[in-house]
Amino acid sequence: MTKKKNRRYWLMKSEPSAFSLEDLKNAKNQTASWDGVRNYQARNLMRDEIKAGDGVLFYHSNIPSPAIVGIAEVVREGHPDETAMDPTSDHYDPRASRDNPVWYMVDIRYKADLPAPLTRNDLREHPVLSQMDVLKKGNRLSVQPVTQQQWQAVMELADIKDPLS
DNA sequence: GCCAACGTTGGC
DNA sequence: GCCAACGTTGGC
Repeated sequence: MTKKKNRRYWLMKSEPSAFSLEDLKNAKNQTASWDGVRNYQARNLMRDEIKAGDGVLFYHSNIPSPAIVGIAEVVREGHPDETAMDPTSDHYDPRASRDNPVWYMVDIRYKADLPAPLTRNDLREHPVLSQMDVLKKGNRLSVQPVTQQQWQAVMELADIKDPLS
């Protein structure tokens, strides 16, 4: 794939007990919908900002050593999260309907594991990555923006070639 | 397990 | 519209 103009970058956070990079790798077509997000800020990003071709840093949270563990690519922009319309789903929202989906999700595809996880300490020690939103205290956004400089710094620190370029 | 930070709810 | 109470997130 040639270099895509205007590609943007994101960090997506997940508890591996709920959905891990391994789960994404094992999914059909190594692709999954980022469903169940019930936060308006994250919803707005997925509905309005995140586009196919964008890069994703996959982050594992709520474990002894939280870390960026892999790379994914957005393959489908925001579309209605149907789990909100499913009464049997944990993420059911009675307000959601076909006419008013309320919640949106994007689809991402597995691209690569990092050779080794980049822990919060690894990030903190790096002049560029120490500015990442994910390190900021109290940040609970499950989808957050990453700058191109930060993306490149992750590739360098992980010592891998950008799997999207 | 603790607890700080945050988002949401609901009474007024 | 305010704000206290509550539930959740997530690092440590």
